[in-house]
Amino acid sequence: MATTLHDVAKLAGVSAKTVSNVVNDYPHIKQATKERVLAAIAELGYRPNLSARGLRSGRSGVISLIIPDLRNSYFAELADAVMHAADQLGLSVLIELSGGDRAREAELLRGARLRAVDGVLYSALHLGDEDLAVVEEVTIPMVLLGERMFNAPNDHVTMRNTEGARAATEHLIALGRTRIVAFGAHRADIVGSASLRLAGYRAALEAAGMVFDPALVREVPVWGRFDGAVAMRAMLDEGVAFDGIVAFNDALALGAMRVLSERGVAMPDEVAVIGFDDIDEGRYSLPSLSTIAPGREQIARTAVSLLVERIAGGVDDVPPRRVYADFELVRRESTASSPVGADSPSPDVS
Amino acid sequence: MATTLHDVAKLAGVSAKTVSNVVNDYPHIKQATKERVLAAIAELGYRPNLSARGLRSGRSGVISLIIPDLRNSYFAELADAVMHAADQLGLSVLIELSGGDRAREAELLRGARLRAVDGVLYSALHLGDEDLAVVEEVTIPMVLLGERMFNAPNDHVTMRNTEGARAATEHLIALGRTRIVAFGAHRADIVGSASLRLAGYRAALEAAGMVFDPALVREVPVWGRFDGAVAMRAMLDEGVAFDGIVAFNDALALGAMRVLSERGVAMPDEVAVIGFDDIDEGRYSLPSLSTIAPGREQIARTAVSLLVERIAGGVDDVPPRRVYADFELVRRESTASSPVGADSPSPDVS
DNA sequence: GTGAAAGCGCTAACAT
DNA sequence: ATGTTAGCGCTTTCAC
Repeated sequence: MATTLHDVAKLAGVSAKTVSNVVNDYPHIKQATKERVLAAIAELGYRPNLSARGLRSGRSGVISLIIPDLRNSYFAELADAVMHAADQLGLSVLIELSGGDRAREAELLRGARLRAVDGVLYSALHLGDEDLAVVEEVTIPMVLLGERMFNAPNDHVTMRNTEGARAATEHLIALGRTRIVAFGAHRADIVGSASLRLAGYRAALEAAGMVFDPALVREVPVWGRFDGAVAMRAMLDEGVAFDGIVAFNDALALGAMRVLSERGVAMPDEVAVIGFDDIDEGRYSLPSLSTIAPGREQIARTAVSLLVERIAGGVDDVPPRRVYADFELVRRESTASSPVGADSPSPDVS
Repeated sequence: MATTLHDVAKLAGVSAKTVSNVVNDYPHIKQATKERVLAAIAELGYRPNLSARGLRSGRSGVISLIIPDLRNSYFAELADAVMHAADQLGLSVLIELSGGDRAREAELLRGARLRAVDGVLYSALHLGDEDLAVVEEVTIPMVLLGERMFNAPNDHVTMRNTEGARAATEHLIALGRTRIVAFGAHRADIVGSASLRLAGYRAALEAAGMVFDPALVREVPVWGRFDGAVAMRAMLDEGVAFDGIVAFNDALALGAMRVLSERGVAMPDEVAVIGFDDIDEGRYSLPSLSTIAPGREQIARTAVSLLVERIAGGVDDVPPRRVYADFELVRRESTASSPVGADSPSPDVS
């Protein structure tokens, strides 16, 4: 049997309540008492039973992070950032994977696990504003991440998708590119990252007085490397002419670049490429990949903070907050203005 | 206030125990009773309080997975596999990140969180057999992952490192390569993946009657892309001649390949490269990366199963088990025997 | 500044 | 096949 509060209390010659006070850093304790208790704790190797604490206090010190999967670098890096942010605030993170499955995205929101955690960070791929009923059933504090369900009654942290895509497109335009592909569109979507990014792309063209050519908008239903490779192969086979690509995420860009290299298309000379997400891999691809960095750390920190505020209470009448993290245009070789050769500088390695 | 077992019991006209039985799928319940209870549960939207259950039963249904970080694809993919395996068995996973920090690796083992979970899957980078004391203090079931602490009194799941490295090296030898680099050695280590893989490399050379040249053993203290790039740059600058690379993981290989491409070294013609881990990224690099796939799913499934067995008890007198997952040599372009050009086949995309 | 009593929601053990 | 009793280890409330 593990040692309990009472064992410590007995050894220290105080009541259980006092031990509890010490463990929880309750301010008004005599120094001598505190030391005696601390000594007893050390001697017995006491560690609190979190289930008991959770039962009594209604707090578990654990938050859930619901994301599609961890094989996708974007989410893995996001999860990493969230865990660090949570750790700073003394919280543990229970990750749950929806697998990008719509039914499971809803199911996880109803699951018993959500009774065991203090709050949820939720990033959906499929659930949308038509599923608000499911979202509203969630009784614990929840903060939404990403570009879905903007009408939900929850705090929401996301990036400036449209502005980011616009900056990416303008970057290519500034390079003198005139036939720029919007790579990764989801035609059916009217919300979500894909449509926001497409809007940014169009805004950039328009501001530059360039014509919008639908043939340059490429659908790619799933944003993975493989999907990007397949879509690029199809595009080349169709013979569409282009000199720039705004890929809606880095994985798509990397998949496309793989095919371009295979076919002997020079980057950035013949085709300049820019992605979205700033995943680590883009620093080491050849050419290294220019991208829109979404402010991952800021998103993670903000989301956890908002959630903690909701958990702590006292903001119950504060309406849902929307936070837009700052993005940054990261210039690498895939959009460098001078050609890349054997003597080119190494990719940035900050 | 959330609804409790008693609310359900009252509504269904049964005792709390019966509701508990239903919730826990206890076999001997009259069909009619069960249905009444289920209806009441549905009506009230009852979901069990996991803290209370955990307190009473001593089980939380949560296991910890302690790994260095999630920015590293190997660990992200491992975590993903572990979570799926755990999910199959109805367990949730709480991930804790050691950050590759030695002190934190030890600290997490003592942390209070370990009182709240039923078991731990532990993958250390730094803790070794000299730290067995810390490991032995862990009072809950623990299964070790990876190549450290083989002398700990715990079940241990790992891959056949030496055999894998030997197979990788033999693959290059079969290609006719004679100056093969062992990339990623840790000279100080006498245990751990680095030394096991180096041993496999040497065994392959020896079996082929080739001389071991220490100049071809390259130290790379950290196994990241960046580190691989830096080490390869240094090696090329030194003018060491080589025609093959056995990289001790894929990230190192990818970093090295990036530099080789930069310098105009043709792969696999001038230098054939093979890695370790089979991370997704290797399928899309140029050239796509041959690798030793470590049997990630098998490792994850086995580790979770062993842990569950220990948690269930009844195997207390079973001595520590060692499980070696099967590896597989994955041939891709970086070790293809024919040159890669614009018409080369696409990488495998299974 | 510290203690005593109560009870969070659940299930183990036993009774029926 | 179902009910009763007790108590897991902690924190809350309130008393001192």
